[in-house]
Amino acid sequence: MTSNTRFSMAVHIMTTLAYLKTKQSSGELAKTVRTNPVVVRRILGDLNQAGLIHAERGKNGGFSLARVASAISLFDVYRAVTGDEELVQLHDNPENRICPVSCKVRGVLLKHLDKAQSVYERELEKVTLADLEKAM
Amino acid sequence: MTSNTRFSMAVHIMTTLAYLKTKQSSGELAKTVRTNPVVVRRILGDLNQAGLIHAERGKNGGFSLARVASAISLFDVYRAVTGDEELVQLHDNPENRICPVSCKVRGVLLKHLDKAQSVYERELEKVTLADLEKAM
DNA sequence: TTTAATTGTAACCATATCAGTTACTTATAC
DNA sequence: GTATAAGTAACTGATATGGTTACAATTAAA
Repeated sequence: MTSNTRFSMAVHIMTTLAYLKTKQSSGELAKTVRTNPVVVRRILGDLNQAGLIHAERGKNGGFSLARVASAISLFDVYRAVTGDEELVQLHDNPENRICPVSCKVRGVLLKHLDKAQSVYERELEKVTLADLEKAM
Repeated sequence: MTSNTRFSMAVHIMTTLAYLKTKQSSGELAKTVRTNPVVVRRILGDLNQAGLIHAERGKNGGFSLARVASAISLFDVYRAVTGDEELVQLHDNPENRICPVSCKVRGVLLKHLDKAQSVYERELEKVTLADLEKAM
């Protein structure tokens, strides 16, 4: 993949906030993730929009968790940074009208993929930032 | 998306083979998927290497299922076209040695993602090409 | 034995996405 | 007022992808 590593960065960032417990700037967080502060702020922007963190602007600004670590799951973080995107995408070539498989396979496959995606998400829901923080 | 649609194309192709039951050329398959024969042959190459189909070269050549449809699962197809790649990738920035979170979060997160990936795969394993074919 | 059809590949292209970077605006504490 | 930090837009380079063209290798059939 041109793989999407924003989720794992987001988890890293959130775990750091849970572990240190004090307000952190994007520059400080960028050092632990070893990337650019702007990259961190972009991810924090998604997390903020999802209500998972609290962002303070201006001098002495920074970021902190909006809820206790035990009330934020990996699924919360996942949804915040990936939006509605599915783990596995369907191809979107137009149907071939004279082929019944072409016409129906998308819908049927989608149903099964949705089920699999759902069990994946339920699994992420079981893990909280408190679990990760305890393992540090 | 630059997203990987090879899996859904592969499922489409395999379901067509299950449905029509007769040998199909890459050109014929390409019409139902509405793409280029070379794209289809690339995917069929993976499926062939995984032993899921039988490829015949030369005049009157083509592709057919290597096993009965009820013995090929969505997981078989998934593994054939995606190799070992995980659904969600970890970022690979180097650790920050003085930060305990940076040093440990990857391993802990990986453990949970592997578990989630596993339940996803078990879900795909429950569905066979026979199930899809029956729904056409 | 020739011809036509078909797989198997290599090479290339256009497009899309992503992480990273620079630079600037806005907001806030001191 | 000044310094600090978030927010954001714009650009870049790297990488992956689907699609395309071209051609070699293989095989059935004429």
